[in-house]
Parts: sequence; C-alpha cells; structure tokens
Amino acid sequence: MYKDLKVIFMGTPDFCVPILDTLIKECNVIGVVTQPDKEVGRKHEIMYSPIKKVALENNIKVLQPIKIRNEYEDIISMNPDIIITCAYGQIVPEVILNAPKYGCINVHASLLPKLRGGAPIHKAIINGYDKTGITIMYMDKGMDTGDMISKVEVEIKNTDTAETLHDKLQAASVPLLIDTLKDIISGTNKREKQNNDEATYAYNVSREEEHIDFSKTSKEIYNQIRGLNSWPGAYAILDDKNIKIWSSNISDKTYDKKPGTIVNLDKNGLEVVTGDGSILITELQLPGKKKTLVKDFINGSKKEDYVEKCFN
RNA sequence: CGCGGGGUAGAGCAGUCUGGUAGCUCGUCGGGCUCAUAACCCGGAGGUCGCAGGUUCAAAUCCUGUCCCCGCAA
Repeated sequence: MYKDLKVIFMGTPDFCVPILDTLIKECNVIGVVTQPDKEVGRKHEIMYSPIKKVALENNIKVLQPIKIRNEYEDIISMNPDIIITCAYGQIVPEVILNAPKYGCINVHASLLPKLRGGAPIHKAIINGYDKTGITIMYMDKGMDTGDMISKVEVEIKNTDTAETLHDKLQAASVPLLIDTLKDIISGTNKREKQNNDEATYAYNVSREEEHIDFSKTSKEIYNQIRGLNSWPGAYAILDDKNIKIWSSNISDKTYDKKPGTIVNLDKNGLEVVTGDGSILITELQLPGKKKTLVKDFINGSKKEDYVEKCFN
C-alpha cells in the first residue's frame, strides 16, 4: 500500500505486534526500536521483546538503546519518513520527534487525555470505566500529551478483564492506524490539542496496587481483580502466604464482620467480607501452585482451614 | 550458580520424615430413591506415583542425576 514509505517502528510488548505485522505488510519498515533484552524469570534467561522477535523473523534492523535520550543518531541517520510508536517504554527526545517528514505518531490505548501513561488498559478496568479506546496522536516531549489525530472507542463490559480488553483494543488499533496513516500521507488528518484540565494518569501498576484491601467496596475489589487478570494478578495475604486472586463475583449478602473475614467456602466460591458486603472468590492461586478454580480447590481443601480466618 | 514450593486417576489434594497390597474429595460410568434435582444411597472403571539410574528381600517413600510447572526477588 505504501511500499515507498520508510517507517521506523518503536514498541516493545505483545500488544503492538499486530501493528508491526501490518506495517511490515503495507509499508517499508526500515528499522525497529525496542527495549533492551532483559534477564527474565528464575533462571535469568535473556528474553527478546515480542517486537524484536517479529523484527528478526522479518530481517529488519533492530535498535535497542538503553537510553534513547542519548542514543538517537542511528535512528535519525536512517532518514525515516515517519516514526510510529506504540508502548515503546521510553520518552522519545525532541531531536528524534522533529526528524521525519511526516513526524512521529503514537498509538495509545486510551481515549486521551484520559489515562496517560504506561498502564491504560489495567487502569481503565480498575477505575470501573465502561468505555475506553485507542488514540493516535503526534508525539511531543511529554508523556502522551501530544496533539490527537484520531480515536476509536471500545466498550468495556462488566465481565471484561485486562486480558480481554487488551485483545479488543489490540484488534481495534490496527484499522485505526491504517486509516490514520492514509490521512497523514494525504495531508487530510485532523490535529486536535488535548485538554490538559481533563487529563488523568495511568501509571504502571505498583505492588501495592495489586494488594487487595477488603475494606473497599465489593465493586472496587471486583474491578481490581479483573483489572489485574491475567497479569500481574491481585493478591491478599492469609497465614503469611500470598494468595493470588484471579476471579470473583460480587455477592448480595452482607455480614457484620471485619472486612477480609472468610465466611464460607463451597463450590460457588470463597466468600469474603468487604467494606459494603461480600465477594465470592472463584479462582485463586496458592504460592507454588497453579491457578485453580475454587470449585476444584475445595476438593483438596478443608473448609475449617479457611472459614473464619481473615485476609490482611 | 538469587530464595523457596511442587510434579501421585480427568480435576484438586493426602501419603514421603518413621520403605511393606496406592488413599480422599469432585468428576465419570452403571444401578437405586425421588414429581424432580446440581441432593441422597449402592456399585464400577480409571494411576508402571514426571523421567533415568542406584540402595534394598521390598521404593511414591531413601540416594544421585535430569526434565517440567509455580510463588518471591530482580
């Protein structure tokens, strides 16, 4: 489609793989910039980012600056027509932003100016939003603060998890980028400033944000659990053990007990008192074990080992 | 060589320390009870205990090696 268009793509995680795949098919991708290889896991194995793997499979040059702030010469000297980023993971310096003739655009997984930052998918669910989307924007020196070009809305269902929403947003990102690219090349694209007064932020999920505070409302806890599924997962502590909580349902029962208290364990779930009622945990994971549905978990557990105990 | 837990029937677990016919719950199959049932009762099938060596009269269990899964930390 745009085989003469020299594109540099900058991205890192799985989320943006379909975008890179599409760009490879439609354009002339002359280089890919991604985060440096990391030692990951218990064995300190070196892992390539998903984007690096795709680039290598397609024999595309890969650049992995440790600090792109200082290592921009190689990128500029490749003389791209446009730079497209999506979840790259570093702030791109102005000297790069000003280089390509069509500029630098970013694909961001929220309806800007809402949820600027690195974890817009998780935070959209944790915040209880009923819609989010993809915004394509010109980059500037700030974090997701540049002028907006195009948007597409995506509905968030009450049953969506970070994983299902990730997949929906991922699917929505590709056609939007194709359309937007067309407009940019023909010079017909919009350019709209963000209203900074309406901006909210979605910083990366911290360890503390993964910890469930049962004194919150059932709804808040429900959103936290599904917003952290399937990565990194919400957890609570019982008997000094971290227990990951993967799925839940809000119960309609209320109890006059301390939040965090386990009131029942049966095939319907592990019922825990919350700030305004109770919640049924339906899928959990003990340290060293695998994720287990509570309906299976009960087969190997004694009810007395859990009921009346309290998460903290 | 970062710390730790684990691999036993389709699923979730016990048994391992103190070697001696492999067990529990669920599911599944058959039968019964019932207006009916995810409930209850009776009965059955299903596992070379991750893999490979070693010790032993005898190994899920003790020893050695190896593969895989997972929690924490990075």
